[in-house]
Amino acid sequence: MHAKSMAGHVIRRLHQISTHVFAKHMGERGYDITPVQFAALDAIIAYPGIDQAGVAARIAYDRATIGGVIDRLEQKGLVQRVVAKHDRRAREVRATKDGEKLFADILPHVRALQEDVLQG
Amino acid sequence: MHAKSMAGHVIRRLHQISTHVFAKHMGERGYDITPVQFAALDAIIAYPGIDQAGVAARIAYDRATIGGVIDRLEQKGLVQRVVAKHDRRAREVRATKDGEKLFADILPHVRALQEDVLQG
DNA sequence: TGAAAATAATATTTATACTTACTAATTTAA
DNA sequence: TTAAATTAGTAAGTATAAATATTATTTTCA
Repeated sequence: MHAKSMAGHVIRRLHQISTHVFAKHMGERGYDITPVQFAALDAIIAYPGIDQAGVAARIAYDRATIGGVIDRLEQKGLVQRVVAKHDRRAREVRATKDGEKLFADILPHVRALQEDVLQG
Repeated sequence: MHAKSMAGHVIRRLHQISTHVFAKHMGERGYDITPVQFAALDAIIAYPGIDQAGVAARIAYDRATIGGVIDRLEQKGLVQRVVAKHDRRAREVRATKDGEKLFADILPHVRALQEDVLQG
């Protein structure tokens, strides 16, 4: 049995195809957002004021990775970070108007994409 | 519908769990190899003298990523690279004795792992 | 044959992804 | 109540993963 036929390999290929289809779809429509950034934005919009650890737990990432993802969302002006009053270690994250607009714009595309991904 | 329930997210989680199970299993047994390095080593052993582009095509990666993977396999002394006589652009890659031994040692573990991964 | 196209590998840049270590702040418990 | 444990975020290091550009070489074709 070669690696090709192994579960891990098949799963990796699926993941590869899935992210590629997402990137292609978004790129063609002029949206600059990755699957992980979309997932994080989704969690932030669903729970305004959630902290980074909360986002990480919600979409199953470690804190370090989410820190970078939110850095990039902030650089694009899609979210804002504010030190939490009740706990100065934490940063409350909220979507900006631009972030909410982008999310609303791409949500239908992402939904339509489900079929494409499952096709692959 | 939230990102959580989307195909891409589920696939990403699967991939995450699969690589985690692999890393944990290998780490516990004292083997220093990642899933991708294993897949590359498998292709190299199956096709001794294959070039990097061949490895990339065989396990569905781009050449740039495979270059790094083979760098690390070479650093660990598991494979060797030689400039191909028939085409000086290409590097023929072969497993060393250590590479063959490691592959033979871990193959049964990887096979056993299939069940664990599918469990997750 | 000799210029153009194609190919193999590398380098650079961007984005995940995880581990370990660190700092700052908060909670817990003796 | 204060020392110990925990928690939030960041930093550094390693490993994918892909896009783009560059270099060296080979192939093709006019």
